[in-house]
Amino acid sequence: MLEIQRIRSEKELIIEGLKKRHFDATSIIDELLSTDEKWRIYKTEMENVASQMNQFSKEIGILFKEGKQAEANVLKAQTAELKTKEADLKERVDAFDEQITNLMYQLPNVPNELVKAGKSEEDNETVEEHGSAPEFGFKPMPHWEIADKFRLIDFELGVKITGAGFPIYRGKGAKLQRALISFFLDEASEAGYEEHLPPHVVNEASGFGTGQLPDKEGQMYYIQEDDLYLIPTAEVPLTNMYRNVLLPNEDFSIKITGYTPCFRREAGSYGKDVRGLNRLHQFDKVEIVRVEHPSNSEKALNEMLDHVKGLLEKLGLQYRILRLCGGDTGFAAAMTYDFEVYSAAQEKWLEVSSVSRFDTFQSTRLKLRFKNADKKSQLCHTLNGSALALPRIVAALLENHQTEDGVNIPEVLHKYTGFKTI
RNA sequence: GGAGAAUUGGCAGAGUGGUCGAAUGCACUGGUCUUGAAAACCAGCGUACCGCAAGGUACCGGGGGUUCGAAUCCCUCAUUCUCCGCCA
Repeated sequence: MLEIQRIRSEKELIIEGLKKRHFDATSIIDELLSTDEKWRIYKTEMENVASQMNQFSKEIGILFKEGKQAEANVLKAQTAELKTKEADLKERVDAFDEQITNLMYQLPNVPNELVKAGKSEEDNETVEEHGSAPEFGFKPMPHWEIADKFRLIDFELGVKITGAGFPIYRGKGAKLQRALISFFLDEASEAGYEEHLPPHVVNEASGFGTGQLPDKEGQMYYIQEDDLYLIPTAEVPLTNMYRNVLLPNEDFSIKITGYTPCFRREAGSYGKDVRGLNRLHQFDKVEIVRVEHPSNSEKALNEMLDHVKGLLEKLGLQYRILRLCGGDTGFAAAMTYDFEVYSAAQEKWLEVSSVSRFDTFQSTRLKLRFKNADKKSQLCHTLNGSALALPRIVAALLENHQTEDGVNIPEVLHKYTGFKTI
């Protein structure tokens, strides 16, 4: 959510910025500002009435104490009138309030100055590319065939017990999964991120805090009986730990990590894009999250990018980094870098990480602030990134490191897997 | 799941219908004193919104209600604790 103060003072800049998303904010902002103006007028009026009522109440109390019943009753009668007036004003103020909130929820974050205008993924810029595609002396298999051949992942069995998009990993497939999680968590710990194991379901307030609600409601699994949501990413519980938090000073840099399964309904997805591990309803991911002083968030973002690069290099995967264009940048993000690994057998790029800075967009909703040098509370910046999401990493590892009779496991994983080849 | 008790400022803890945004203590900040420190003393010390300001409004777990007036009474939800039941 953007800050209303910012919309009041930087209207034009915001409208200009949002154009990079091909989002025309003019009418929303105009309506917002005029509603905000009315809200303030009525609110001031309401508070004046409330103030007078409070005054009368005090006087009535004093009169009663002095035994002046008659005079007190006169004042009581007068208050009744004010009360109706106040109730009426409150109703209007509340209505404006709700209208403002609804409008605010419609405004996405303003893209960072580095972000180029663009409509879709075709306009994303490739900023870096590392490694090269492996050479095979044979026709490489797609990962679902490898998984089948070596009994690593059973997609059909998952369908039987749950449904499509819920594969069962087994044998070396399951162990590889566990190895990757441990490897990613250890790497994150080494980089200074404190490990957490958060709940995998969250309440509604948390969904709003990080911005999944209200705009992505249909993407989350919802448990009606308890009014809880299955998390689509560890970002939700991890970042919401800092909901309604006021950090005592400006000397902070919070780095946290956690592994969770992620649940996504992915309604409407079908076809070859969802083949194998390419898109699942449940998958594993290690997330890194940071809460930073505004002046440090650029540095933090770069550190996160370096961290993810390191992981991919240690796994020996060819990858590229894209800076998403305005139109492809998520609703809440100011800037997002996607990491994609090359899938040798599918001959396409697979997204394995998304690293974003949100500036104050999440902290506004979260009410996540710190005391600055002037003892004023100021909004923190939040960032997060996948480090990493497993399924497509597994797909790329199987495909890119396959040999004629098996798969080579990258050396960094040996101590976790206990085997070097599949 | 059943029964009971509780929820007040950073912490502890008063307050059961009126001038209470809330006593007191601790913690914290500034000052006096001191060679320095401690102690003592003085002062300050929650958050948010509106306003140039003066000031105003709201907040005593959340929401709703009664009343001229609610931290205080009522309803409801949540959480915590105790006991019982169930259980990995």
